[in-house]
Amino acid sequence: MTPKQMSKVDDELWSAIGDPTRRQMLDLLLADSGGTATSLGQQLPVTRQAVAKHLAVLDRVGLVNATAAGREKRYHVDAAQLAKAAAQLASVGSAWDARMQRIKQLAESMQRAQKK
Amino acid sequence: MTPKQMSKVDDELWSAIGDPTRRQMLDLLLADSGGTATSLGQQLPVTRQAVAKHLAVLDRVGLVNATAAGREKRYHVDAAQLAKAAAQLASVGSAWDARMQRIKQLAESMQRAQKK
DNA sequence: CTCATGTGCAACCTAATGTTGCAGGAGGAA
DNA sequence: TTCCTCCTGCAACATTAGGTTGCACATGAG
Repeated sequence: MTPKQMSKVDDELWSAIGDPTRRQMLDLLLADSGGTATSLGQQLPVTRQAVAKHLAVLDRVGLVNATAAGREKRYHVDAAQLAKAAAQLASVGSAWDARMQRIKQLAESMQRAQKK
Repeated sequence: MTPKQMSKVDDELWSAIGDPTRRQMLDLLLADSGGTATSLGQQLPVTRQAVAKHLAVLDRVGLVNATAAGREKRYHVDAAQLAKAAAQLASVGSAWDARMQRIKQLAESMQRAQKK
């Protein structure tokens, strides 16, 4: 079992959710879907243009979908892709936990051997 | 309940584990503790100096500890801090899951109301 | 039609990541 | 000790991501 190798898309997915501003944007879009670059920019400490760039990144990795509505462009979270991202977070976290658990057990067994 | 606000240290912890090279380094150090900047650099697609910079970042947020051993400097993972980082990953992931779950349920209840 | 508002594009700034190059310090061999 | 090797640390530089300002364009409201 070697789940060490992540594909390129997965790596891009991770870097997409690695940015704190983008995570905040996802939170906002989850709370109130259909936000635009302008509406999100008003709720964030960055300009509309910065938000637009982040939306482009999130769109490229499929975490959000754009819907043209007249002169404005509404964005919605793609639940499936976000679930995939959440799974990656959980995967990495539990991999670390498992590794630490093994190390802890190894240390204990060495201690037992020492005692004997 | 508004666990939205993360402290500054927590945010730095996130950005520390946000970098793919640093996550790889943590994996390597978990697999074989006591690695040096040079030994890690040989196992990674970056130079020793780049690794040293990453180690400085990880050291600053407390994810690793340095141990001077003669002319070389061995690094070890701080299990407590890594566990904290893993908990943050899990927290964000489950928050998303919960949010999506609520949206899904809302959609279903609206559908039921429509049908009636 | 006119005007306000949302969007898109380009230039620029700063910080992070990575590189090359070089100086210094600790261990081992003659 | 002296010399040589290897690991570390620091500085200068290139590249890219995140952010800002400024401007041109399009579309809906009046």
